[in-house]
Amino acid sequence: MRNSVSVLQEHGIQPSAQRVAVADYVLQTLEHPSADLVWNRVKARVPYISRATVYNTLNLFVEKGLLQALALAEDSVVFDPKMARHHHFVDEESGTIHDVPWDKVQVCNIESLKGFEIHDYQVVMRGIRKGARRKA
Amino acid sequence: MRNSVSVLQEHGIQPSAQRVAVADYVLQTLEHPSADLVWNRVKARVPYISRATVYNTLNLFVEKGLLQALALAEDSVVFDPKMARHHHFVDEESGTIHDVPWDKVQVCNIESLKGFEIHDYQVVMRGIRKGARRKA
DNA sequence: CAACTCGCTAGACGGTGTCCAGATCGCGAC
DNA sequence: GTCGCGATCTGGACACCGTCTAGCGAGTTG
Repeated sequence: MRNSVSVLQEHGIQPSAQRVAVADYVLQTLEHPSADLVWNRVKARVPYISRATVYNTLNLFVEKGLLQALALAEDSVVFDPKMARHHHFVDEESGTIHDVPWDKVQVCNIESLKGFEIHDYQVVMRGIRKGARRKA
Repeated sequence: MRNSVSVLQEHGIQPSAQRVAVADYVLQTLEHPSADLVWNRVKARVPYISRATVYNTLNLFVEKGLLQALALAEDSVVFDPKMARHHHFVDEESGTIHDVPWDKVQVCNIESLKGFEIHDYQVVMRGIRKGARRKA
């Protein structure tokens, strides 16, 4: 993992202790955490951090292009540090979200859609992860 | 969608006055309303309906296959009476959601994904609607 | 009529996300 | 060092979304 401090500075963010603590966790996680989960994970290492700071920090990271905010689950927004284009699979049983590499699925004819200026798109899949239990 | 009463009955739902009032609006709308918007729309015609009833009714409709619940916007779940497969375009300025016909866009190789049992999928696009001189 | 079922109502409740006033921190100037 | 100031953090209040529950009323059955 790269030094969180320099990553923040490269994006024009003052690297305070709280921001670095949030970055250390959220920039390398794969678990697509909600804001409150981020709070809990960070509190384990920095117990004095407040909820409002975590929310503010996450919004700042999204604004500065360090994170994506995803509205896939019904209950809450989750965060994804993978900024390269990719798709998402949502496990309907557990709610777990998995990244699907961009080149595993192709989307065709999307350029020919009239009347829409498309800035971004992705395929959202829902179903059940196979082998999630029996295979380690 | 003229006779809401028969539609409800065909899906095994007792057609109470409140349920018919909700159905009359939500089964023919294109505006992808949130639950609270449904409440306001229906209240305009049936002022005595309660919020809990609208929420219960919407969930019942989803359960019985009359509606889809979509988690596309960041703030709340919205409902869509179009049950045929289709894609969605989200206007980043207004938050408006537009349906995109299934055959306008093709998704390839999705069947060959290993490790996932895919029950459903769609393409979610974000951008700006062209030629829409909005500001409702 | 009583007892039962079903749907509706109003309000309480828990969770998520934002906002605000005040405290604190970091840092340059003196 | 310490003064001052803007940036940051804190804890709590707040608003909103969605669910739950107790109670009420209408219809049905015996």
